[in-house]
Amino acid sequence: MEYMVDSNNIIINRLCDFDIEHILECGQCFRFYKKSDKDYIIVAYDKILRITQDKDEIVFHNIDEEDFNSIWIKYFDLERDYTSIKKILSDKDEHLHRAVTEKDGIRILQQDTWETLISFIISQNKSISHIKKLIEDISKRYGTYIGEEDEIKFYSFPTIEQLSQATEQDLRDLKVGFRAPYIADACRKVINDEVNLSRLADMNIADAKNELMKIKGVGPKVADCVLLFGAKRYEVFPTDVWVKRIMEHYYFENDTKIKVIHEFAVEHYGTLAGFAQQYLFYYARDFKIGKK
DNA sequence: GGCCAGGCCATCG
DNA sequence: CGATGGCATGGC
Repeated sequence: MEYMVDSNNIIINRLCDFDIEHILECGQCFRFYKKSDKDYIIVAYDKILRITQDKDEIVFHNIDEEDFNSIWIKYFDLERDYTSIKKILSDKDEHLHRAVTEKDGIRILQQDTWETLISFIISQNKSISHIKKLIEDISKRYGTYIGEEDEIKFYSFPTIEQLSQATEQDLRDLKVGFRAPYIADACRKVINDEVNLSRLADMNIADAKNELMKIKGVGPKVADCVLLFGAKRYEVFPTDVWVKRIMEHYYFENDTKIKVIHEFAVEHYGTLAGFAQQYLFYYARDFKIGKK
């Protein structure tokens, strides 16, 4: 990865297949704040990062080379060749071609598994803006203060040990509603090693999914999201209402079962199903494809 | 005020 | 099994 160091900033020129707006707004992550167009603050891995983009020049503000190399190259998946992925997907069919062309700057972030697990447990039956607020409140209450930016105090996402301090009632007080016992069960099973998050990346994909679904409140869709966004398992295809809508619109009739759609996608997109899903999801949501 | 939000669980036939 | 409510809360 070629980059320049300029005072406290790290600058990458001519990076293709990278659009910071697409990456952050496509629904895969929740801890980011838009300052203005292509100017964001991100909280991840106990760090605060301000990132700006002007066409193909990307600036990582106030970070050292060590963090850049050890955290942010992986986080932004900078070593993956998205041009090839996009070409393969575009050649599959015209629908995917359109989604990939429209949302050409998406990258799948490599996020922390634990944070992804709790985030997507929270995500069920919630709008993205509210998911963001709940995760923020949980971090403020149980995470660690990590610094200030624009006079806003930022807190890391709580560790397993930190979040395990919360009782079910504590969680209800944070307005997570019926998800409180789900989060509590995730804490319990992960801290007792009944569910092992560190092995998800290497397990057989069906086993990995079942491992996550041992947790109450984790079904097929949440498990797929954790595997894709938090465990680098790109062969999954999280099938939610938006993906169902766009798939019905392009490939099926209305009222097709999620199971049928899911099986088709895993077969049709293969090892790139996760990437395909994210282009389709963001495209569908942004243009309200298939929404009645 | 009703409806829906990146679903899942419990309960029923 | 497959289908159907119910679920906490907030925004529109």
